[in-house]
Parts: sequence; C-alpha cells; structure tokens
Amino acid sequence: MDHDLPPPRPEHSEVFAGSSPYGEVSLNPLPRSFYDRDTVVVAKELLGAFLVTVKDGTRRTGRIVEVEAYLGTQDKACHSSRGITPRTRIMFGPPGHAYVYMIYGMHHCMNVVTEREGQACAVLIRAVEPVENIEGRTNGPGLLCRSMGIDRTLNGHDLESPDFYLSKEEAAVAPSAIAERPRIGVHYAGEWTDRLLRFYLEGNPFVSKP
DNA sequence: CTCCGGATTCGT
DNA sequence: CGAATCCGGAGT
Repeated sequence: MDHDLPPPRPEHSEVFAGSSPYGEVSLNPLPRSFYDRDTVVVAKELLGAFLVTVKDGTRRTGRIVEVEAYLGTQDKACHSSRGITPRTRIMFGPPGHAYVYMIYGMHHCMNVVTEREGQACAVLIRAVEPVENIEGRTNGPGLLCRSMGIDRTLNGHDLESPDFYLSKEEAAVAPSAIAERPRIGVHYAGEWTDRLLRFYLEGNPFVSKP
C-alpha cells in the first residue's frame, strides 16, 4: 500500500526567507484580545499588518494599507445599524472573526469584527499591498478578496486560525503617516457619511482611492 | 411573495 | 455615468 504524505504545510520562515520586502517575518495570528478594543484604534493598528489566507497548500499574504471603521448599531453606514439579521449576526458575535459578505452580486468585502460581543463593530479591509503568492490587483475591497481567495464561505471564520488570520510584526505606524478621510460609498448614511473613518498609509501606491 | 438598492468595479 | 448581477432587508 502506498503511504500518501500529508499535503505540504508551508513554513513561515521558508516562504519568507529572502523573498519578502519585509525581511524574514514570523506570521503568528493576532490574538482575540487585539480585536477586543476600540474599533478606530484597531483600524489604525491594522495598517501595516499582514492578511493571510492558506488554501490548497498555498499561502497568500498581503500587507494592509487601507481600512475603514464601522462603529456598530449607531453608525448609519454600518450593516449592524438595522439590527441582527442572518447576514449581520456575525458582527454581533465575539471579536476576531471574519465578516465576509457579497456586494453588488459579484464582489466580496472582508471585515474583522471588533469590540466585545454585541457591539457589532467591524473594520473593512479596503486594500493590501501584495507580499506573497498574490496575482491580480489588491487595491479595493472586492479586488483583494478575489486575489486572496476570500469569499462567503469564510464568513464567520475565527481569525485565530492557521488558514485565515491577520498578523502584525511591524511597529505601529506613526500617526502622521496615516491619512484620515470619509468612507467610500456611504453617501446614504446622513451625518455618518462625512465622519473620518477611512484610514490609509499616506502616499502608498496600493491604496484604492488615494 | 415582490421590490429595491447596495461598504464595487469596469468600461464608455 | 451606467451596467453587471444577486442577495438581503423591508414591506405587502
């Protein structure tokens, strides 16, 4: 009888050694406690963090360069502002989980749930810089999901997991390097439309709308 | 059940 | 600026 070897599991040091512009980086999932904090703080600290997916033995990594904060049921632009529904129930759950939904029938958007259970806050990942095993554009929420293989099957996924997680090894980005702008596409949100809840690395070429 | 619009992207 | 394309939310 043949003994099939288990599928190869990429080792962090092996993949990154000499191939990443960020040096040899160990990619450990951020702990749930990271997400269990003020959403704007989490959003800003996610700039420079790595977003990682592992599928069929291929690890894809992107460095987050643009995010938006969605501040829960009071925030008219936030899906959770209309209460718990089948779609939004993940946002009402504990932090550190992925909220992935389909938009316009053809794109996916990926968010991380923040703050304590019931607050229904999240951070939308809007753009990443390609780091490892990424083909196609990543300068937009739908584009990065496509390029990293993120779809609705990952909705609710625990981000403290080996196949879908975020990791942060760099020091926090200096506040002066973070641009603060109104969020994209939330014109319907009344007073919340103009809130400065979109954050990106100033001057970074991978931002969706510089 | 029907209707409507959307945390987008791409082409005109 | 409009089309693509389909699901979720709201209303009947």
